[in-house]
Amino acid sequence: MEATLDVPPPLDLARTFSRFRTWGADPVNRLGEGVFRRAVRVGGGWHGYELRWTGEPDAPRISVRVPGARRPFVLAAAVAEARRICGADLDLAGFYIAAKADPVLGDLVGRLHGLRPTLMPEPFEMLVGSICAQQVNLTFAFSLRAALVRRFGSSLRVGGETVYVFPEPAILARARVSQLRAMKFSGRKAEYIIGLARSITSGSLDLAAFADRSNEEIIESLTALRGLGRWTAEWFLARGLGRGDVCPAGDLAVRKAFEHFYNRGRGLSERAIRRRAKAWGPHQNLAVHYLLAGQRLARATAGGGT
DNA sequence: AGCCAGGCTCTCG
DNA sequence: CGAGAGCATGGC
Repeated sequence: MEATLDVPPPLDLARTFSRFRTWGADPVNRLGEGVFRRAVRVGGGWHGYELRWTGEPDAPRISVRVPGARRPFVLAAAVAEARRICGADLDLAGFYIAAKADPVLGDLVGRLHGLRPTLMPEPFEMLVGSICAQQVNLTFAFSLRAALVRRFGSSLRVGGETVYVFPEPAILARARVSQLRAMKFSGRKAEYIIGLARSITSGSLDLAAFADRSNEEIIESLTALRGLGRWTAEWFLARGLGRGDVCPAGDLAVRKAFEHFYNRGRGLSERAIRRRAKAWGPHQNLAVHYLLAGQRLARATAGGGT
């Protein structure tokens, strides 16, 4: 079955999806030329789907195909997930208007026209990915995550490619620290991941219930768990739930981006960053994504190499 | 060779 | 409380 994905322009999918290859391959989110493949949860099972795009950012044509599906609700689930991955429901137009008041953002929205954050539809996957990324460089974080997925996740075939399903909490709840240590996880990361999986399988943590809770309530619930701090919780709000009024100001790359664009490369406190971000109100999440992408843009042109 | 990576916990003062 | 050590590995 197949459907077209209706997203308010602009949407530059090549740029939006580039994060799935910038730091290495991602066996769960498989990016090809003009095509993205992933598996969506429907009831108790998983269905692989393909998202294809053509056209310019101001008039993108996007299709979602679920090979072998025969029931409409399976296609509907894939379409709904694809919309999240594209960041379709974020208020890009509102952000672009607000950005005009800020010279830095005003410039970046021109150079990154159509960029949207990719919202991660599976909360457990998002949190484990964040634990992988704590403290280490992102290339290494991606390799850790990929190894975890290949070892504990199941796989299916979509359009001639293998797509992995991120390991379920029930699987990782039974994993051993020693197994993860052998895969180059630190003992801490291994404990955090297994502990998180167990708090989900035991029922003490209900990630699905977060949808209608406030940012502060969610931060409080997540940081009560061992291994999840404010950084992880704020990225979860931003990239997992798509909350607009969030700025992960403690993030090293975010801090460097703020220092680069707003303080001539000189140091800025986390407080100062939060203060500035707060003025962007509901557009903080998008602003942060544009600053990070802008920083990568600057590095790519200046560095020449990496 | 040594320092840094898109943190977090634990321990001290 | 706030500061500081320890974690563990890969890349430059």
